[in-house]
Amino acid sequence: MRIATFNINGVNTRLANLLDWLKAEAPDIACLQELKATARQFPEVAIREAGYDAVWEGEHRWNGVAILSRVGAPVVTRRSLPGDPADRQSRYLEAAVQGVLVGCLYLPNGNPRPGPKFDYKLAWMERLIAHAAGLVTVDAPVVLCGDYNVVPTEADIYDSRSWKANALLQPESRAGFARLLDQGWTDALRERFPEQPPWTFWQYLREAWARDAGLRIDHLLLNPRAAARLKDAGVDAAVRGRERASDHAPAWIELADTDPA
DNA sequence: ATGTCCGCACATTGCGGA
Repeated sequence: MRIATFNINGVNTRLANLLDWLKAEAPDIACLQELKATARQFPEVAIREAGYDAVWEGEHRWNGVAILSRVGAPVVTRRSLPGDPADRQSRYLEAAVQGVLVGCLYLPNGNPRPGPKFDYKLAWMERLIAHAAGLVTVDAPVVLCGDYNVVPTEADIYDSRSWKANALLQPESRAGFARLLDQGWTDALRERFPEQPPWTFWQYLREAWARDAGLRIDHLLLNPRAAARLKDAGVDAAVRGRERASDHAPAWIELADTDPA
């Protein structure tokens, strides 16, 4: 089973890119972030015609997350992250598909820093850590994937000099991600490429794609039951080079159908 | 500080968010 995560940066703006990728790579499950569409604007019909059932959580202009599946309709288990009923931003969606629990998340960017946006990012991370503590021990495969907006280590960015003040690299952001891993989650791309993990994001500015000036901020975290099934992981980087591409590329894992004996 | 991209609104440019 292949599970992918893709910050689409506008599901309607990039619909042709999305459909091309779904057709070419045919992930069994695809988590999308930054839909930038209300629930009504979500392109349900085009996605169904591409062979996918979908569940989604929309929002006007910003954020928005979806889970697509071509191996059975996702059964929603959560539509928001617990811990703050006043938080109306659509950044978390969780569903069961084919015996796998999938959490699709869009962690706040947090810029500019310092300020309320960075505070919100850290508060959101705390809520994620609290919720993930309950998921890591689930006696079934759990995959927490999405745009974490965190560059975990210096190996996860082309050159950090011009990013020093950015919320994606701050010690607090990295500490939060490390605390998640300490719960027992496996960072799949890091596991697959321990020396040099691939980038998942190239900003639009300064010809970052052409220079391969990338960052790794999209992550697939696996609980022990999912990690035991990990066969492969990668990034569909070529997607970033297409016309009118998202600034992110899809990242994916391949899980064995059953636990190893 | 800058750069790029996009959709929306006090709309035919400016702005926020990334």
